[in-house]
Amino acid sequence: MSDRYYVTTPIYYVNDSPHIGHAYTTLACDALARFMRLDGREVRFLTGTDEHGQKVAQAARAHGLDPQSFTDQVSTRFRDLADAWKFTHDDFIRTTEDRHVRAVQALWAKLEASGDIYLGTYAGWYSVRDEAFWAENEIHDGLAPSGAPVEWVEEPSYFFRLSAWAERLLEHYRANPDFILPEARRNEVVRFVEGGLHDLSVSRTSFDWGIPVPGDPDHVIYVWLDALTNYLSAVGYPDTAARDYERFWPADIHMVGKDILRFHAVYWPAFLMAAGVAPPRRVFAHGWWTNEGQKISKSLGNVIEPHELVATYGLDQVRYFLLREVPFGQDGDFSHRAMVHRMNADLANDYGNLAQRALSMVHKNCAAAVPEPAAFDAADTALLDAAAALRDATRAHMEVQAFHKGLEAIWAVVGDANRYVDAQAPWVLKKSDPARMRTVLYTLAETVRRLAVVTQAFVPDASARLLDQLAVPAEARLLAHVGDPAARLRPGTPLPRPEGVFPRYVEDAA
RNA sequence: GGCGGAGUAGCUCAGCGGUAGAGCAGAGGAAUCAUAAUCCUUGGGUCGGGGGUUCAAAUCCCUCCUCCGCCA
Repeated sequence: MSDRYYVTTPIYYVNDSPHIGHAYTTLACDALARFMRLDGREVRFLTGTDEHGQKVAQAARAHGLDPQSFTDQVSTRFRDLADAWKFTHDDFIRTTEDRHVRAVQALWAKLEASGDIYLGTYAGWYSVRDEAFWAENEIHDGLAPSGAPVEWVEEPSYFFRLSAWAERLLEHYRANPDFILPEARRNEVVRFVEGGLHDLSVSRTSFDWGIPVPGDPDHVIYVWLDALTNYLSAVGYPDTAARDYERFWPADIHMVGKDILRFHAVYWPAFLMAAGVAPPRRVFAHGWWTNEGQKISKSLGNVIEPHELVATYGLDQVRYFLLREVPFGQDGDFSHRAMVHRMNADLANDYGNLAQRALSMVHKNCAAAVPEPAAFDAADTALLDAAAALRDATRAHMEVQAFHKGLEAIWAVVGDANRYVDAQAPWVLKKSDPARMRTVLYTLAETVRRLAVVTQAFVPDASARLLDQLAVPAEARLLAHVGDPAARLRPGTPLPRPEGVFPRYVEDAA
């Protein structure tokens, strides 16, 4: 395991309005990034915006702006989303930045030099709305499968020799079984490539809002070659001796929605191999959300707005729900009922209330300080050990993006702790055996400390508040401190009055 | 149309050759430290239908039905 971790979101198309899909993808990356940092790794977490293309140019014109001013404006919506959700990206790249333009042109030059790019003629149906070419047999009644209008386009175009890479791609999939996850998606991609690949048109002459082809400025580099390269631009490519490049490339994971898996798992590694650059270690395709059982679409008007979601339920609550509700990789359904159930049952009742009941008893019965434990018995040790084991358990799950399993493992210990409280009944010990009560309460407080450390990647704000309530110093909140004897709560440490960190959601009595 | 995945308790799903499981919901009870939170007890469901292999099949094979995904 490397001590570094490079995780990327796709760059988001500036013409889109940020919606739950964008938030979800970035959230998954954020949880990974936070977790890896907790685990002591040096993390680079990249997100950004995709700003070129004919549609953007048209939208800019419609707003009476030049494309650059327009994208300057709309790309902020994605920064705002990232701020509102407190994402911890280290870099935000835009495809209109110089560093990106340089990288794309350099990559192009490499591909040209290796003979993987040639000039030909593109003739076919093109849809501006989809930014895609469609085959003759895909066009029905003059419309693309998406329903978008198409136009006949015939123009000189550079092509990438993708057809020559099928066998090497398959070899790469074979040699790296975890390159594409989940497995079902991997199989789809493998079958797709086994079916043979066509060369890919990678330049256009009919518009100019893009990166010019080096040495042939009539051509603009086509959208995917441009966009995908952002992952490389952000770490300094083409300067392969750059500190960031050396440290972070190849990326550990490109997180993508299932709709753009092919570009990331087929085109991108082919581009990279052709250019002599190592492919990323993994492409993970996650699923989509439906809203109350309904497919989400603009025309249905049931788009889930990320800011509203957080305003209604709270950021940690939404994070928890999205990461816990569904096995990561599969589609999921967002419903008010399920959301409220998760936040109340798992967060408020199980975890929040566990912390609250434990810390309240400490506060009232131990002079508002960490109690001095006597010898631990088997029950105490079992609970403490179960909590300590969460470091390895969550690490194993996060290594394969199984957020739901990580959370499940943590909540199993939350359950253990609640059972422990009832079995030990410290409120009874208070009269019968105060020394034993202090041991029990110490065990509980220490368990909450361990839980709060491991939940930081998932519910960061609440976890931080719990650790504050336990007076855990900022520098002692790493995964390494979970079972570290030296990091245990120190008896006598004064503690603030505990406060609930997960309010329950109460329906309006409307 | 081709390929693949899935159909198991009211719901979401795990199990994938050896007497049917978890969480949630529902029912009953205990406790009262705590955000009326917690804990305990309670699961006879033809494991989609039919056929076959086997001492033994949710679990392997065949076939049919339904749903989903990728490709055409």
